[in-house]
Amino acid sequence: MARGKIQIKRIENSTNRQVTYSKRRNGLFKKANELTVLCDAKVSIIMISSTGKLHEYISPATSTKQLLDLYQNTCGIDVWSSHYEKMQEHLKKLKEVNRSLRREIRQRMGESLTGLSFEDLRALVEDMESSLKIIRERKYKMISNQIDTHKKKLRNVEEVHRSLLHEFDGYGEDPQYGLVDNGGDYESVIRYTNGSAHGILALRLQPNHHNLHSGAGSDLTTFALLE
Amino acid sequence: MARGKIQIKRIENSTNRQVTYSKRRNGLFKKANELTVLCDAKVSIIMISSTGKLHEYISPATSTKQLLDLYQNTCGIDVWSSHYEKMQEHLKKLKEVNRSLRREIRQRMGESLTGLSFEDLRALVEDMESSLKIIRERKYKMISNQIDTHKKKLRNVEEVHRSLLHEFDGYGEDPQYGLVDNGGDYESVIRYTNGSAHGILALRLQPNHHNLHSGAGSDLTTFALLE
DNA sequence: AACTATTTATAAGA
DNA sequence: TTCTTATAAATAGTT
Repeated sequence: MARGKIQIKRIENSTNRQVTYSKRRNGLFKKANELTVLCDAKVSIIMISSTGKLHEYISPATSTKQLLDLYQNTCGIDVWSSHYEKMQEHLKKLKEVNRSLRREIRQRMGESLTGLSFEDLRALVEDMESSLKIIRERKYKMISNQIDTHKKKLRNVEEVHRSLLHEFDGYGEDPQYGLVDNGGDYESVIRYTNGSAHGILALRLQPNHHNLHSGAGSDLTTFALLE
Repeated sequence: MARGKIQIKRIENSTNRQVTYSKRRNGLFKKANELTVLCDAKVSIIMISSTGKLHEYISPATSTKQLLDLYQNTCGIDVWSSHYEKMQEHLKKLKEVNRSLRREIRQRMGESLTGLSFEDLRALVEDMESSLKIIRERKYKMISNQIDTHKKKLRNVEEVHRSLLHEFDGYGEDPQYGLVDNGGDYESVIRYTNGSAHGILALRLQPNHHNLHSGAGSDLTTFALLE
């Protein structure tokens, strides 16, 4: 526009292009600012040069975000709402699913039963009965496994105890540690663990005060089985 | 910039302001386009006039969204991610809640029980037993209500039937419609409905073929009680 | 970055 | 709105 007209087409000389970019960018921003002031308008300019540099103009007392929100609302053109709306939809669906899951749980807890037909109730009861059966089975299996484990540990302790006594016997020492010392306790525990798992399961073995040298069973001093 | 210099300050005359806005907007967009072509840059201009009208320029082969994405990435300034990230977080939380709700239901259905302690199982069984009790009660209440209703309807039908027969009696007509005609059926039904609600509940009354003149009970011709 | 000849943009009027 | 045109502003090419 000065010292000769130019063609409006890409400037091939890179340096030249950069210089022109810089000059015209300033011109554009200046014009934008004049427009902003003269006409009381809001303007946002975002530009990226061929070298990837970013520059922006935003009219005073305005934020880019604010303007883009306006842009979206006014124009209806979606800028990011393809993502946004999908998310919103997803959110809505999840909430819905969530609500129905909660309702199902409440029903399984005996709440919110209004609205269920007799058939619904019947099916629910049937389902819950079979579920309960499975859970009970698992519970019983669990307790019986525990009991088995404890029985094995007990047997181990007994054995160690016996061999210990035997050792003492071999030495012919003062029998202040008698054979029947805690025998009764073990017996009663074994009877318990052989019985049904119903009723009060809280049984606590007395700590055995024998000072075991080392090794197997030494971790079993106090032992609680609580239901 | 012609026919006299102007001050860069808000144009108070509204018409004038509009005109200037329009002219300068075109100028700005033209400059932006030249910049785009000459310098191989990407430009987005969004502007809102004092009257709220929105105009935009976007360089060819570019979308506003694309440019704004770049803007966001390059500049680090977040344009919409305040919304976006909140949503994402919300989504994540909902998914988490969802997962745990599903797990709870699965456990209440006797699945996914690994990971539950004995105490958990015991509590679950106890909870389910009490829930089941409530639901059963509701079921029984529902069926007994239904039965009561049906009994009332039956009584009504019987009454109508009796009065009908009485009428016939009064006329001294041919007693081809005997008193004991369907009596047995009613009896059996009443016996059923008095009994427990267990077992096969599907009972179907035979349609009563008496042509009732009008009024009460006339809607009760066929009547099924299906479990 | 500064200069300046020239082109372009545009204010005011029609 | 659009056209006209005198003039202000922008800027291409040069230093």
